[in-house]
Amino acid sequence: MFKKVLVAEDLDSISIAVVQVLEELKVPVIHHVKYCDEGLLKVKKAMADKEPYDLLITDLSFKSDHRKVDLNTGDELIEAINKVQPNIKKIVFSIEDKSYRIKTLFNELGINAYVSKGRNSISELRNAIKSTFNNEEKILSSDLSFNFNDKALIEIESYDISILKLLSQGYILESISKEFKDLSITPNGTSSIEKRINKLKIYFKANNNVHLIAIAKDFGLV
Amino acid sequence: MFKKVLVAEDLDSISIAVVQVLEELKVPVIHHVKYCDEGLLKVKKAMADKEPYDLLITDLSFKSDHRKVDLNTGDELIEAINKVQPNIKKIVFSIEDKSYRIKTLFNELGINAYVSKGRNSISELRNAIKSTFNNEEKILSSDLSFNFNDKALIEIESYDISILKLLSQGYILESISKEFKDLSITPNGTSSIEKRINKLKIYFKANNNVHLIAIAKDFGLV
DNA sequence: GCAATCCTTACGGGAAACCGTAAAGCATTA
DNA sequence: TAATGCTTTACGGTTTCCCGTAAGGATTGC
Repeated sequence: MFKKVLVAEDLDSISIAVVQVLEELKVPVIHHVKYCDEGLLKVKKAMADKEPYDLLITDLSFKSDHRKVDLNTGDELIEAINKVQPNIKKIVFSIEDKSYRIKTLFNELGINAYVSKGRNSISELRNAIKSTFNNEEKILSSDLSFNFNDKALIEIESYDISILKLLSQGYILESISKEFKDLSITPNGTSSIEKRINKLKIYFKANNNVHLIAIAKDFGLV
Repeated sequence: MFKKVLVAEDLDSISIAVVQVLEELKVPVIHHVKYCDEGLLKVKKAMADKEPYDLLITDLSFKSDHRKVDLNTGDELIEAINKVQPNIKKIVFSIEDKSYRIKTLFNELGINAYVSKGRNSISELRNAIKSTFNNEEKILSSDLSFNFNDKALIEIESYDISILKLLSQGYILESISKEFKDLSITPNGTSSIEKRINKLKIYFKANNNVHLIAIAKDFGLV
């Protein structure tokens, strides 16, 4: 079993259960941080001390409070850790259940397992830890089981996200076009942007822009 | 201390910690449900058996799964329980931190305490349980402490929420007007609804409807 | 009972979204 | 170089939104 595990989870009510699972599994060294920044520090320190962690279990969303932080989300934490210790095993434990988000985690951040917080997630987590230790790949908790090869959601790329972000900030088409020109993002004609929005509306079955943004918010895309 | 407590929480990772707190506090009977419907059933049964619960601790949001349910949220559960056992003490334990939402819980559903899930929420929860037992009123976990008398968000009433809901579902002005007429909600002229949306846009500093809905989503109003 | 006031609704003009079509730009291929 | 196909952009008409003004109707106060 893993020898040294780092848990990044802000909610104390949840971290208690996660730590319990690790204790059950006889993990000798279990560290727990409530802020992403702390997590990165601990990983760096452990590397420097030649006693690196062999597993990270992290949440995705962290509450913001008075404290000023560099890393706001689990995604950012993983990205930062990948730069200093890319070989660390990574399990994400989050309430998020949107396939778009989760696929990105596997494909772009190289996580080993994703466990969705739910009614039986503790045993799912336990299994995921074991499977990860046995070098299984792309482990997904059973309530999710969507098709990894489904192209549909993958096709929504950062370009679309940029449009949705600006729309949600009250930009009109022309302003988005201008912003894209300033940032050298192409295509940037109002017409092209309009067309792209149209595709998104068809894809998400949205009646109009207002509806589209409401859906995007629900999906956690913006 | 309380003699019989019901916990409604779908995430197993969290309910473990909540039950632990109750055990620490020497509560002799602790029941736990993962669905709101079950919660209501248990309360009714306990009433019929003349052994009613004296405290309910509930989450607000519950994941939906294959199971068909009548009550989808903690709000709905509390509302239903209030009809059969209005005197039961009620603590809400949720991640929600929007003042509008929380005020509504105190003012319209008569909850006794609100504890926001966070980095030290377990001790907050422990304190809230004690305070509730001592008949203190309107207990709020310390990280929230907003002003209860702040009129600002209170002024947004259910009429506004209805408009925002329909907007977020892709309704155009005329459809909203029609819907309101069907439901006998007044005012229902397109012009009045338009004016009301305008007020909301001014209040939330939104540039247009798209922006407004994005903000409303962020505030948890819809 | 009447005026003042507020709330609701109607109307109209201009802006932006919505939606289809056509032209221009650009790469690939022969 | 020319033909072809794809992407991007331009354009125009219709709908909806946006915003100001004003008419109609109910309520309040005197």
